[in-house]
Amino acid sequence: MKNIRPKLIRLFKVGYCTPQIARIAKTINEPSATLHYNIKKLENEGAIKTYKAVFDYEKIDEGFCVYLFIKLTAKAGADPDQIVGELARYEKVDSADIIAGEWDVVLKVRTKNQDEYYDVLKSILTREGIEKSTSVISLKQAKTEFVLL
Amino acid sequence: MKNIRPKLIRLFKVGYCTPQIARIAKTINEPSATLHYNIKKLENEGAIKTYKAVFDYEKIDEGFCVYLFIKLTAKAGADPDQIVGELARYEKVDSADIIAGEWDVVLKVRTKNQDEYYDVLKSILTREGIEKSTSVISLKQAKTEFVLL
DNA sequence: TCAAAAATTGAATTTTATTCAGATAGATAA
DNA sequence: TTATCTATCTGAATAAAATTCAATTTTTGA
Repeated sequence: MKNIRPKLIRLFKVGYCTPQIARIAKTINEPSATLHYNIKKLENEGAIKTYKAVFDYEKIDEGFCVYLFIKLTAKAGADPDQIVGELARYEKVDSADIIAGEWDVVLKVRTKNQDEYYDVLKSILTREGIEKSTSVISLKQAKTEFVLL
Repeated sequence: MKNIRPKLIRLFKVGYCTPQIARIAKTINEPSATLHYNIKKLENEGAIKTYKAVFDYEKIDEGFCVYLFIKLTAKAGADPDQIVGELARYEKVDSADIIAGEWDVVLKVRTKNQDEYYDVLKSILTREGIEKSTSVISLKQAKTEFVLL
């Protein structure tokens, strides 16, 4: 057994998919060549970043989802963009935003369970530049990435 | 001019894409038939919900992104699942979660600008079952849907 | 240890994306 | 208005890719 599954999941999380022109052609009743032209245009403009899969995260061992709010230390020379850029690179971080208001950053973190979340949280909170945080657990997801669940 | 662009965007937000087996085959050096078998298995298990596009939201007129926190009215007979299910169906709602803590629901909303967001907010807040809300604006996005920006 | 089920694979087939050149529509400027 | 340029559209040919299938190997469970 080659256990290709985890490799597929890793690739599909960020890309390795492509438009189904023939299916779109049937759906909106336009010629494939016309759709091809318009799709390439969207890609070349940079309007489309990638094509990827959306998962039932329970089924790929990422059923535990938390919104992690972070307050950065106000310190001369510290660059919030850089810190968030680094946090965004964590494998288990689904999304990373700099936000207005009481907190500076919100991360959406997906892990298998609470234990695994605690590991991620520890590794984030022990970094330089982080003052405090609060974790808001998602109890139920009705929609993600524009896809109804 | 047929203006196919908005139709493409609408379709690509939820699906109409498919795996690039040939590219994956080259990347991880496995036979296409083997990958095909493993991918179909993931799909049949329901582990993969759909294949879709990720956008540069600025470029498709959805550059304004807000996390909208909602507190539901505590009322006998009111079903949070149903309310959230309905909110999730809004076109401009990217994600919808029921959460633990001070607030009951968080929506990620993407609109063209603040004016358009205000329209969405009004239409949500005038619904039954909503007690109060707070809007947290995303100032900068470093990652969405596991895709670095 | 052995039978059944699951997973792998090369080759054939079917389907799909891509290319391209001609046509059409839209925009621009005189 | 009309001429000219550019962008968009499209059918048909080509190239590339997904899918199927039957044979093989591996894994599972009794």
